[in-house]
Amino acid sequence: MPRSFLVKKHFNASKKPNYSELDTHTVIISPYLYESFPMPVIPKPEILSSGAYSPITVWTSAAPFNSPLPSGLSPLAGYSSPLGRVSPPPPSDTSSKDHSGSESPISDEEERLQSKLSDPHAIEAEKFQCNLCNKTYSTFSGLAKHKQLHCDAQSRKSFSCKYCDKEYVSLGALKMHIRTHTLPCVCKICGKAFSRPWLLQGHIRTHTGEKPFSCPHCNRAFADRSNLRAHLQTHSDVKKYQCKNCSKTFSRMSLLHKHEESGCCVAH
DNA sequence: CTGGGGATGGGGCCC
DNA sequence: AGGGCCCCATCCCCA
Repeated sequence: MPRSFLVKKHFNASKKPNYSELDTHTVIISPYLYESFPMPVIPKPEILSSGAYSPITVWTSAAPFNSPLPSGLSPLAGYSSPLGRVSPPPPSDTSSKDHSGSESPISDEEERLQSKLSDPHAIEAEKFQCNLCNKTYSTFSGLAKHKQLHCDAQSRKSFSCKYCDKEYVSLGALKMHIRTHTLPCVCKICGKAFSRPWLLQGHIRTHTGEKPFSCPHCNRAFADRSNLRAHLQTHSDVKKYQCKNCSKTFSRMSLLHKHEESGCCVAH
């Protein structure tokens, strides 16, 4: 399972925003970063060729993406992972699947009629209004049914990337993802492109040799905090990742995976 | 083969 | 809304 746990996979009502809204601009790290690291002239790399940065149309339809989600309609609400992080809705989510398009067997008018027939208070003036489409209903149950079957389901937007098949529950997440395709942050030294400025900053450290993260135990320095964290595990008697079968612990998840794949589970 | 370091990707959170 | 940072994860390489 990749880390893209916000990726929606099974919603069918994908909508795609106006790509012009998502246009990103190439980011060049300020030249002062290179002043202390003189480099010879670097030939223009392939990735910087005009072809590599030719405009690409990403979105396929002009859905009204500038309209925010209705208040109180958080696509992420209710999906919390064991780690306390937000997780995607389960693939088996049928709420959108059951409601693709206008195939509902019950029309709005029928809904209202049924509400009136089944509710003695329906005779009163219609006073329950949908805050999404402004339709009014005489009973709360009628409104609730309408929202469950129509408006709420229709508001559950998904944001699709045209570069790949990924879909996201928010435009912000999609914008972030788009950067992984456009790679707007380019290293002036070697021409390598990155999706985000801080990734580029980390890469530049590989050129400058800067290692701002030091191990308090052995004073070994690292350019990346994550690598320091992994290194700290090597100082720990009890490693973070433990084999369920033999209880052997490992400093890295990848090492545990290797261990499991090597046949521990078979041997024990 | 195993363990560890280096480099990088990517989503979330906070400001 | 966007940038910066955090955290997790993965791949590659080497001793």
